[in-house]
Amino acid sequence: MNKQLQQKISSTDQNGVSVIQNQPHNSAFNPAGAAGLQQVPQLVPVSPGGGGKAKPPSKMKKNSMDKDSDEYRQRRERNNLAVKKSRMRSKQKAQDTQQRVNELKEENERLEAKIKLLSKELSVLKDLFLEHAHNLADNPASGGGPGDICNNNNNNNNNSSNGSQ
Amino acid sequence: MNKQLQQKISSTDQNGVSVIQNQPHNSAFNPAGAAGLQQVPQLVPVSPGGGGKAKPPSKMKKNSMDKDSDEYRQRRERNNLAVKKSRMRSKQKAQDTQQRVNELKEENERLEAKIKLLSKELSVLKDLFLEHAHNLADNPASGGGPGDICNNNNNNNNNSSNGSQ
DNA sequence: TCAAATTGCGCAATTC
DNA sequence: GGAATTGCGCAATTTG
Repeated sequence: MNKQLQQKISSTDQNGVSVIQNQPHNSAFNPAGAAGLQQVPQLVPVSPGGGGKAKPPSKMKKNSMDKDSDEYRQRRERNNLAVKKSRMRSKQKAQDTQQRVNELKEENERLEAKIKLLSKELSVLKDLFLEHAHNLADNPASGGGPGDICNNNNNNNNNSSNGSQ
Repeated sequence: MNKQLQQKISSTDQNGVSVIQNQPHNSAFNPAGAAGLQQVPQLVPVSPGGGGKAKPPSKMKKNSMDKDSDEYRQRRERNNLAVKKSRMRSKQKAQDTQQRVNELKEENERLEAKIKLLSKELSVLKDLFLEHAHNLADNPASGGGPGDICNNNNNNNNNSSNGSQ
């Protein structure tokens, strides 16, 4: 009780000469490297008359489901192509995402470095102010003490805000 | 476009009757809701005698290649499992990567905000500094001799160097 | 309703 | 020899 075992002959050598001899009037499709194997479902997922329910099966798709059909073959080809395309895209996207991660990581480092710098700068300035304030408090009349605000300032010479990117 | 993957029931339940009638002595394998289709290679990919070289074909692997073989079936099952696993991992990884992107983006925003804050703070301090310098210049009495030093540094309003690499 | 796009799955070749 | 990857085709669904 075999369904319908059709013998398919396909030779695939390394040269890529994959000849699929399946149905009599196969379209001239031959997508590049075509794999050398055939896959056949072999079983019908749902039996139309199986359940107790009566289904209005006015037209089963089995019509084009005929493996020997030309239409079937064409649909398969198209789908195979679509699948390929979709998968390519998927992979591309994954790669892009990975790259995005790398870029973001780099940028993060840059930003952190900048923060560090700014923090330091700020710290220095604050210290200067504090010192100056103390000087004023201790000795309001005199200026130019060792810790004067104007003294060390050249220590932190740097660049200020800069719109990155 | 929704990208979230939804893990649903495997199709072909409730239709239910996926009968796999393939090999006589199928092992008791039944990997979770077995798919309802069979795929049969049906053809030998490479003909041993394809190349010019003579190959000692003492034992072709076809031995275990016998579809009816128990070993073959077991190998297939194992591989199917491995494939499933591998693909699951792959997807998981992709998801993780995507999430990483999101996290990094968030962190980036945070960092930028911080930079903005620091910059502003710095700006304020510098302004104060400038003001002080002007005070000293306009009113030397309050300050000591070396008030000029202050002037030295407050040039930085206009930065000349950029730190970006 | 149909066609493209996605998705799950199995097979086989290859890699490790 | 066996697990892990990878490319590919099939079929069921989803999407437009």
